[in-house]
Amino acid sequence: MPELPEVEVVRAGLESHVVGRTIEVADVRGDRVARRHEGGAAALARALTGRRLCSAERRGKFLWLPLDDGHALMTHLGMSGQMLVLPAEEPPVRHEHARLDFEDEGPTLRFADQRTFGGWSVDPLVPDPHGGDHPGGVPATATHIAPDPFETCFDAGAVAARLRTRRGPVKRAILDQGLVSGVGNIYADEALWRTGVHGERPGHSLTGPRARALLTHLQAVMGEALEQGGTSFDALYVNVNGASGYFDRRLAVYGQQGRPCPACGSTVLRSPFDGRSSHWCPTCQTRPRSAPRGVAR
DNA sequence: CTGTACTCCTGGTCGC
DNA sequence: TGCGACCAGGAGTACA
Repeated sequence: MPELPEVEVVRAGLESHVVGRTIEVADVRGDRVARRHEGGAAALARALTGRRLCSAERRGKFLWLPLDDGHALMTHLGMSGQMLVLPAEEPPVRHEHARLDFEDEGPTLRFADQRTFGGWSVDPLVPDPHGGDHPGGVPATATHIAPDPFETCFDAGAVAARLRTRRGPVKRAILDQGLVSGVGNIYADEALWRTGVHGERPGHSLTGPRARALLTHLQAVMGEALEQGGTSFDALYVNVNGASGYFDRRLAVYGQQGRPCPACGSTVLRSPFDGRSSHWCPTCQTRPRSAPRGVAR
């Protein structure tokens, strides 16, 4: 499941393999992949045909390729989306929903997505409301997305302060892409563990330094993951399997239920959270005094 | 404004 | 061996 580090690997791959090239043919198969695009698949293909890809930009898990007409090809990988650079003669891969062929006859770009939570659209670029690192603007559909911890405009003090006004669980707050973007279930659990904070603690129960530490750990764990993911490329193949990859063996708690906590040796637990799972150490991360949910099994 | 429930989707796994 | 139930979960949407 691609989170910020995995999406950044994809962005860098697109930057080196498709930026600067002009689309000759856009093939969009099915309206599902284009469901965020006004007019559906046919309109999306028309909006891409003949356009040049000017750069590859990212905010959190949102990825976009500005075009030469004031719009951008906006993408989200969802749970299982892959952007693959493949030779033109390569047959469609499984779950391939869209394909770009370029005027230079070089390698093609394919979008494959097993679970179809991801998608493509062409959106107008508008000024960045967060005053961030995107002088060319951001897609109109992403203006509600907060800067991620790697952006120069990321204001850790302000985000920590907002975190401390939330009455809900702190994990839900750091998964809120409108507060801080790029964080998914894996890195949320890892950062909470590193901070020694249980995800069900209310945001407002964190001290200022603790909230700041959580943001620092978020950036650190995603930065380390990015270093591990940087090698999953080769010239013609963009590997975008965020669930695997080299960082897996570094995970302290995510998916490690039943195994010893790397810090204290206690058994790592998994418990339901928001219809999903949280992974945590019962010694390093104490639950709030009055847990809003049932005890872990 | 904050918070919560629901929805979309496919493939792998598990229990019977 | 088959089959149904369940699980993985990002983010938009509706609604309180």
